[in-house]
Amino acid sequence: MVTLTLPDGSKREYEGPVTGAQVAADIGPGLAKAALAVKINGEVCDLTLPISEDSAFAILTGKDEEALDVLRHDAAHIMAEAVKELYPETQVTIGPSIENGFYYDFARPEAFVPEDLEKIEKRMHEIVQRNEEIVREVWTRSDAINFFKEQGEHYKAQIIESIPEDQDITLYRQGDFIDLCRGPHLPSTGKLGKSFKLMKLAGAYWRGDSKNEMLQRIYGTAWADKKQLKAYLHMLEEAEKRDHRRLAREMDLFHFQEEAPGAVFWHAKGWTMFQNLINYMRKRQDDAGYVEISTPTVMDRGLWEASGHWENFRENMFTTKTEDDRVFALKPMNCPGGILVYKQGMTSYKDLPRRIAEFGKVNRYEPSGALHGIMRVREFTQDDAHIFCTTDQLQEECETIIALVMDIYKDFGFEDVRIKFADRPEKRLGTNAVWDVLETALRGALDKSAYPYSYNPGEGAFYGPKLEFVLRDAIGRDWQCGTLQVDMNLPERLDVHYIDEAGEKVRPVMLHRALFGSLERFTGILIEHYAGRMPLWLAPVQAVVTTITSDADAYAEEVFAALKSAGIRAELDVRNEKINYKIRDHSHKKVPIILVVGKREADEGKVAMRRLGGKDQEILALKESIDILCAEAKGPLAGN
RNA sequence: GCCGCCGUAGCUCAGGGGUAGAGCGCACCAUUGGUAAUGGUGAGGCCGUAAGUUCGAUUCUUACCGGCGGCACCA
Repeated sequence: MVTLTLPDGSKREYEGPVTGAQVAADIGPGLAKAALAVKINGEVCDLTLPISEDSAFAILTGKDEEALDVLRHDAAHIMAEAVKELYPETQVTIGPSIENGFYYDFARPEAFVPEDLEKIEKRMHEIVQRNEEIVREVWTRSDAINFFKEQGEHYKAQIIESIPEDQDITLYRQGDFIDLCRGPHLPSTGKLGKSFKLMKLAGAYWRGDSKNEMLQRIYGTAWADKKQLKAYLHMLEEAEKRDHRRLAREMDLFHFQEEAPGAVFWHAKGWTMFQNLINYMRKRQDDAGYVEISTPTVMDRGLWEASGHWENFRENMFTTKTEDDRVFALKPMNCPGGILVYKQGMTSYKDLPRRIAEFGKVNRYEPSGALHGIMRVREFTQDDAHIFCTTDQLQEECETIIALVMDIYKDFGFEDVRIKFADRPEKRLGTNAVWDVLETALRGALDKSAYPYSYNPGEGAFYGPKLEFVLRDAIGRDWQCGTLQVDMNLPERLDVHYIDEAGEKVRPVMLHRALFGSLERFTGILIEHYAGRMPLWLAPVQAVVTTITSDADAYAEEVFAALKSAGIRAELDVRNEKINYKIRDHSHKKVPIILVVGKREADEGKVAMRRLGGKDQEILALKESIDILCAEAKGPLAGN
């Protein structure tokens, strides 16, 4: 007797072993059709797997994310089958399900071209039509290796060789196609249905290692029904509309050009946003007990050798040689400069912690393929700071910074922030004993902060472990923004000290932290986050004054002047165009407030205030409208 | 850096071995219109750069530069 307990607590009893498919059919034909997989004692399994013990049991359909996972994995297999049928010389490697879809990596001498995707997709539909049964088989290790080697599938053979000895080797057979796979899978190819689409071609390294050969990856998306697929494709279109590169053009924020790959040409409007962010951070840092400095961009090679950058960061550094053969480097980080400022004069233990901030522009030679709009550039500005403190103060300083960064992100509407803890990398300075101290302190502060975090082994900076604060952008990409690093190595290398109570020289600990991280990247994330519709305090142009007819020009000038003198970033538009045209124009440019004035407003000393995207307008006395704008324009610093 | 794709007017894009076209934008003229496109006229291009093939290259080939999508790398 097998007793299955369903999610609603009801029980079903069977004489002997039973499959999920049978149970679904018993419950109803609709469910039998919709069933994609089952969950037995919390584990997702094949519908065809015989269940012979009492279990917690659930049927998964297209509504369950876990079933979609199975479906997408099947889509990957079906794509591989299609590719093998069309291009038999191709070797298949790995093909997992991913968020929203799947991919499969292929090894093939010729490159796939975009037209191939259409053919493959067509063949996939045929395979779905054939409704091939998908059968799970357990093979011996040697049989499986020999089989794949005979088939010329050397990557598969290699994967099997790396599977731990104690694990079963399972293969899934569908039609003539057999693939190594852990499963689970759908019972037949027909279950995939029609709601999938191949999306793009890309290169990917075998086993994710750039030392290995490059494979050809095909990405696809797959869903339980047409509606889901359509919604996803629509979401992609919407995401594209808020791409910061596109909005930057429409809003006249910045541009790039060949003469300076990976470096931003800020236009006046973009620069206003950038400066607004700096002003905001300057205020927050001032409140938090920081001072602000500025250090040179170009500094002698000797400094970088002393700091360890020459040894550990050389490939990312721009260097320059002057007429007298002296070698300089453009700073890729602000820390050595900050340390040199700290070292001027004597620091007493009474002065610690010393919190020294710098909006430092750094240059890093990033790999060309990494560049991405304003999010990933070769020249960027960090809201950097270096905090020198005693070991006793270390953990508390870390806690304060974690609290500060989270509070700052909240001001921009980012509530969902992921924290990653990264420890010692292979290429590093200092002894293991020092790293032990640093990692313990940083982790301690993190634990105390009670924010959940994930572990990023071996990803620390070369001088110390770090926390990374990660925000997710509109298109679902994750961006590392803030970072907090603790460091005893650079103070050692550059001989930093303070004088303790006994009058002895003591080595301080150093914290490196950036909260926005890169001002450039943070600006980009905000543009996408707000889809260009910046909150008033950040908007480059806060209000446009415009006229219905030229009768109101003189009054519009008055309104404009009043706004300017109240500190509002305003523009005046008295072009001889229809009001519809002007509204549309400024709406496209994402101006938050349009103040329309006609003869009526001019006569009565009023304005018609219209908000971006709004349907109607409010008629207000000029003074009142200015009060509203001024109050709103203060932004999150309003309380100060 | 690696794989694939792309580079034509300010923007979005069409075209194609005989030195180019649209829409939007811009300028000018007319129009003074109450909340997301008024009409007309006109100016704008060394067809990314360099070599090669050719009588002739923006078009074909190659290399380089830059961009896009991934991978790898990272704030």
